[in-house]
This record gives sequence, structure tokens and C-alpha cells, in this order.
Amino acid sequence: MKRTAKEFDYSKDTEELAALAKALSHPARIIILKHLSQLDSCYTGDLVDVLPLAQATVSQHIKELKNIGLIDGEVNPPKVKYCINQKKWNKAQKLFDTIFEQDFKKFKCC
Amino acid sequence: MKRTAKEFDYSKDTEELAALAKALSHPARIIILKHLSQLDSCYTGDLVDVLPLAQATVSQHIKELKNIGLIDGEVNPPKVKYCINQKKWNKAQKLFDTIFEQDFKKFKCC
DNA sequence: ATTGTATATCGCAAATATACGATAGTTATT
DNA sequence: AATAACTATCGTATATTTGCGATATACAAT
Repeated sequence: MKRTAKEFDYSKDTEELAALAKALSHPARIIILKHLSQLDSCYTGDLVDVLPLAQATVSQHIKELKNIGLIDGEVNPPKVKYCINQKKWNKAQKLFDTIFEQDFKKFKCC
Repeated sequence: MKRTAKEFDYSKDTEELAALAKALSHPARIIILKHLSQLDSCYTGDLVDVLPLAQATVSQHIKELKNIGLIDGEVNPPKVKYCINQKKWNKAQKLFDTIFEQDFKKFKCC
């Protein structure tokens, strides 16, 4: 984490894409996102049953997804409804596209 | 990492997507991939100049990308040519698509 | 043979991430 | 008021990631 004399900043988009990728970098969070993106809403309670993890751990993963903005939570105890944040979701889609849309017309090597 | 009594396996695709996302979860690795995907080949030497990191650290990031299979290295000391592995790249593109292709026709909440 | 150029690996330190049990909080139901 | 159902947070242990300097290695050019 230490910065050397070599001063440098990554671009905003690069930072955001890296952060989004980190959010997707755990199987549990992928499952959570898949569930939420396939329904119109979802309860965390269900998710604990679907995942091989303790409730506290699932809650933590949900918190990370909330922090990055990929999901919103509507608190209504004893239940909390979570949904995909469509705006952030679309932004994520766009950012991943900018990386993967290369079609390698030019590639000759390897 | 400990597994409780709650036995469970994530699907192959979920595991692979998570692993690919982890590979993209650092700005330096995104920059490396962007460089490689925009050229037909690239030398690590260039990359060290472009990144705010020591040579050892860049080499480590490259190793991670190699391990996951996103890039190939053609060893030819004192230079090593790296390229995108197109097969894995296309697989990655497909896997990310399966997550993000949702268009939220059904969404009403949030 | 020595120097220059470029990369890989080792060993270590510091920071993050992952997971869980225990506990607290909130509302609905009895 | 007590219980049930469900989630969040705290504290803690362990594992992984990140970063760097030092060193080893390989070839090209002098």
C-alpha cells in the first residue's frame, strides 16, 4: 500500500472496475447477486439457507455489496428486503464491457 | 475457510467467475489487461513504467494473471512477451455476461 | 569476461478478507 | 410480557493479498 516516489493515480474507471470486480470475487456474493437479479426482491433469510455460511457471514457479504452500491436494502424488521441497484448494475455492466469488448482482430501471437 | 456441517458446493461456473473477478480486482491488473488487450503483444518492461509499483510487484501481478489463464507468457530472456489468452478471455466475457445480461423488465422495487 | 537489460523468485511485513459465535436490536405473534 | 423470527454488529482467529528489497537468472552487446 505504500506509494514510492513513483507518483501515480489509477483512473476513476479503473478504480471503480477493480472495486466492482472485488465485489464479485467471492462465490457467495455471486450467488447473492444472481438470486437478487433473477427476482424482483429477496430476503436475506432465504440466502442463508442457500449458502454454506453462517448468518453472520452472509450478513457481512451483503454489507459489502451494499457498500459498493450494487444492492439496496429496505429495512423493515424483522425482515430486510434487498434489491439490485439498477443504476450501479448498469454501470458495472458498462465497465466490464469496456474491458471485454475487444475482439482481437489484430491478434496474431500465442 | 472452515466448512460447517452445512455441506455445500458452489457451481463450477460460480467458482470460475469468482476467480476471474478476483483477477480483475486490482487496478494494476486491469491496466495490464487493458494494455495487452489493446496490442498484439507486450513486454513486462513497459508495464513497470506504466504502473506505480516496483518491478517485483508487477511481476507478481503478472504471475496471478498467468495462473488464472488470462494471459500467456512467451519466455525469451532477457525479454518475456505476454499476450491475452483469447480462449480464456472469451470464456470470461461469457461468464460475466451471464450475470449482467439481466435487463430488469420485472423490477418494480427500489 | 564484464556490463547492461529485463524478468522471476524468495523472504518478510503490513494490510485486508473471510468466517464464526455471541450478542443486541426490531417487529409480529402469542 | 414473553417468545419467535430475522438481521446487524462486535470481537476474534486465521488466511490471503499486497508490496518491496534483495537476489538469482538469462541473454545481448561490448
